[in-house]
Amino acid sequence: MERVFTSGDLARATGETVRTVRFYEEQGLLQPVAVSGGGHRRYDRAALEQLQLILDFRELGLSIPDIRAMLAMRAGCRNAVEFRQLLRDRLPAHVAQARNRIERLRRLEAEMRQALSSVAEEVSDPSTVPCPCAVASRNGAPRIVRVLARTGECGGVHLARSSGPANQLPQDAEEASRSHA
Amino acid sequence: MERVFTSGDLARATGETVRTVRFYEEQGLLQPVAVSGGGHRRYDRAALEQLQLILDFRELGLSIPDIRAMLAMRAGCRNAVEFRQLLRDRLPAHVAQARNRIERLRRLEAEMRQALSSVAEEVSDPSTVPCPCAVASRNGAPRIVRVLARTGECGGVHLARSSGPANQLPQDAEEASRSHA
DNA sequence: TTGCTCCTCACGTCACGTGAGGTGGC
DNA sequence: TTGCTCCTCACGTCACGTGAGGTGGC
Repeated sequence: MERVFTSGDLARATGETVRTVRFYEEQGLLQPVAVSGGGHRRYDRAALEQLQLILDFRELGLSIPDIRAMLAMRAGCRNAVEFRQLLRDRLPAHVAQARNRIERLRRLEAEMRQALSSVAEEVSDPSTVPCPCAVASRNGAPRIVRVLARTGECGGVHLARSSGPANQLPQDAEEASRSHA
Repeated sequence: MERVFTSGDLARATGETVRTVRFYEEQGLLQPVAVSGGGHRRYDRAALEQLQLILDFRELGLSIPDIRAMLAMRAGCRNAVEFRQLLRDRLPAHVAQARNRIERLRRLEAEMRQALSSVAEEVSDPSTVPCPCAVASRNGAPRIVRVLARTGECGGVHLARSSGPANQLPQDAEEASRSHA
């Protein structure tokens, strides 16, 4: 009735590797409900749930010792009042941590989407195909476009002239200006 | 006029270590605008912007080679049309990656907040202070509460009885029931 | 019985951390 | 001139990855 899982089942269910499941067991974060004679582990649904929580905590940025401390919370208190108090002591910091990560990722996502729409409305005239630097020097270009368009061998040399060889360092200033005459 | 930064300035501005800044330079992700005789590096505002982008990409989950490939995009194309095409080829996958992380973190944040409010309305009567297991077995308890309340030495033994020693393994079933009589 | 999965070492790797010991620069 | 910051090795660490070689279980 109660479904059991192998370590491979846990790995497939979470998109991780068997090695990761084993590693978490080595680290004391996860225990099989049973181990057969040959060392084959069996897990129950509670273990799968626990593994998913561990992986969410990892995504949040918690270290293995941090997660171990979370999972050991229950062992540190003798009744539900103490347990509740520990939750109220520790969870708010992690909530804040999640908020910070979300905000940062939201900003980056917005920036990438803005970059896509900003380059979409660009260079509609095929007769003018300037150096990528020109894309960066447009005012209002998102940071990601500014940084990516100016990186590489160009090094800012062409920011005013919008030109330049892309795959090799210019030998000197003369060659740099000749290459886009 | 144009402000310059030391590696320590970059570290402080981003909340990272000087070692991390140096590591990114070793990996070819960041170049100082000048290096003094004694090896002291100087960076400009563009380098700071680039470092911030690198760190955002790291938070997104990109590896060093991934980021290197992004920063080398410009070197792979000779004009703005090619550059735009590369952006349109590569950015959407990272946008999706950001969305996935955000969604997962949002779920975890909601779960943690729900856990806090769920334990707040619990055990209002101080005469009934059951085993933490009781908190987990309440129906509607969020996953994080279920997992955390059942982990540890309890091992599900007390799920029906709601009792048990928290800091040591019960020697046998008799001791386990005695310890909470 | 045949594969496919799982096992145990054990070394490798990625992204930095952490001193040790010395020098540079406002 | 005095500190504080920055420098270069170079080894350490954390969270797994990656074979090698062998066994278990529906």
